[in-house]
Amino acid sequence: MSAPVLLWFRRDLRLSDHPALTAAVESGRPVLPVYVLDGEDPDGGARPLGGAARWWLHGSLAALAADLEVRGSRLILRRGPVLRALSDLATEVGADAVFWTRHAGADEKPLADALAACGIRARRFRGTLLFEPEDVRTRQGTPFRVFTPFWKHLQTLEPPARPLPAPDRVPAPERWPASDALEDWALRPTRPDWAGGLRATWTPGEAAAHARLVAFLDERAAGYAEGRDRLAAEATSRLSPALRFGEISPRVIWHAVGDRPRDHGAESFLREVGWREFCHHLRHQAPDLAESPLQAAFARFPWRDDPDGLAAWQSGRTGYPVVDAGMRQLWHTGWMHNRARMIVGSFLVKDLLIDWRAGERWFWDTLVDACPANNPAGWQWVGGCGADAAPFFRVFNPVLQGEKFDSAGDYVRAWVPELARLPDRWLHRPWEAGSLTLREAGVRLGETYPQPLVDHKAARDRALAALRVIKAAEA
DNA sequence: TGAAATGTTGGGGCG
DNA sequence: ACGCCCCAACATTTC
Repeated sequence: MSAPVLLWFRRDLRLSDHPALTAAVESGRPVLPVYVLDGEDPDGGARPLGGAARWWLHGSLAALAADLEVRGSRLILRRGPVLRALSDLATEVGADAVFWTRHAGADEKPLADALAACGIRARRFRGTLLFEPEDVRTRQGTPFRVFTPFWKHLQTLEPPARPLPAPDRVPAPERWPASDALEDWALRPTRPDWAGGLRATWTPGEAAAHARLVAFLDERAAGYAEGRDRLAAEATSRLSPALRFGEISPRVIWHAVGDRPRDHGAESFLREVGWREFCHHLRHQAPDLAESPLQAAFARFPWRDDPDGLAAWQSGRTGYPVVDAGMRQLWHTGWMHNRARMIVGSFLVKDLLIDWRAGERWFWDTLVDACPANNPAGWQWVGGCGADAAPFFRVFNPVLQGEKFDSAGDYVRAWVPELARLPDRWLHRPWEAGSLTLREAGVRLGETYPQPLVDHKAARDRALAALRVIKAAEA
């Protein structure tokens, strides 16, 4: 029997539209699928997964293993470091090649070279993006720094190829090597088990991801352009964690949209997939996106050190209802509506004047879709220091944002139940309600619900003053 | 993928 | 009938 090949799964936890897997199967050799648990995954930038992402990973790996078993294969689980895990496994089974899907971000060449030094050939395949970063350049040959021209340019390129089907069978080796037990990795919380809200909200895995895409396109895509900003509307696709873990490929989404009649809602949805693409291309250019502001002047921004303010924000007790609703949705479900992400981000960075990196780290730990490209790029956008960023002086007013995007109050009432009985008129500004109104709603400010942590107008002025500090230093 | 401050316009109330 | 003021509605500028 010919030497087997290793198929190293990373953030591509699927069988359909998986070029590396398809190539491994078509090589005619036995295939050993392996996942390596490793904080040093070059893909993760030496950054251990956050708690919510670990929970998701458990479900996704379990689903992938089951899908492989249906095809006569298995998923081998090993602990890192990656180089040692892969070279050990290759030695055990006599493999001389490892196939994987490349990912924008860290340089994978050192790993490929180190494997080659052990006599193992690395073959890398596309699969995480619609377009590879080196194929998307301005006329000057530089990467795009502004989204709209980037997105327009993508439309002029050769469209992504049709997705590949999942292989019917994945050829197994004669003998299977040892594997860790998924349970032993303890990816899911036990004491305390905080994952109840996640279980109630999500089903990880490729099949569920495809089902969510179909449901979205059939039921909600047409209303997406109008509904996507409404906080309580459930108008979005909720595909972000599936894209994060590669349970679904962006090519599948691209063609699923393209195969339908032209539809304004679906087009604007595809644009969001374009933002993902943009963020990954940015991280390809700037691997330390989570640490270094793309606009260098912001390295000197006078952020405040405010542990109490940060804790109030994290726990959803800022006294601004729409901010607290978003933060509690995040804590409870591992996900937050995109509009709410902008609102809470603006509040942390501009109202509290806390470094965007503190927010990025909190999201990294609590979001099931926490992605090393999207998360820091989004925070740099919010912080005004990124590419194509919201200018720092664009300060969201949390009251107006609440009244505009949660006008009926359903979002706040769902996540901040202690305010549920307030009339719409006061729901987003309870501190302006009269004492009788508050009493009738069972609200005691400062007791059942916090007083606002800051006065928004004063906080806004403070943020603009801080911005002038770095602008003055720039000049 | 803002908001606030400031400027402009035009209708209506009123002396 | 006229000028004046108020202010809502909208536009522009600024942060």
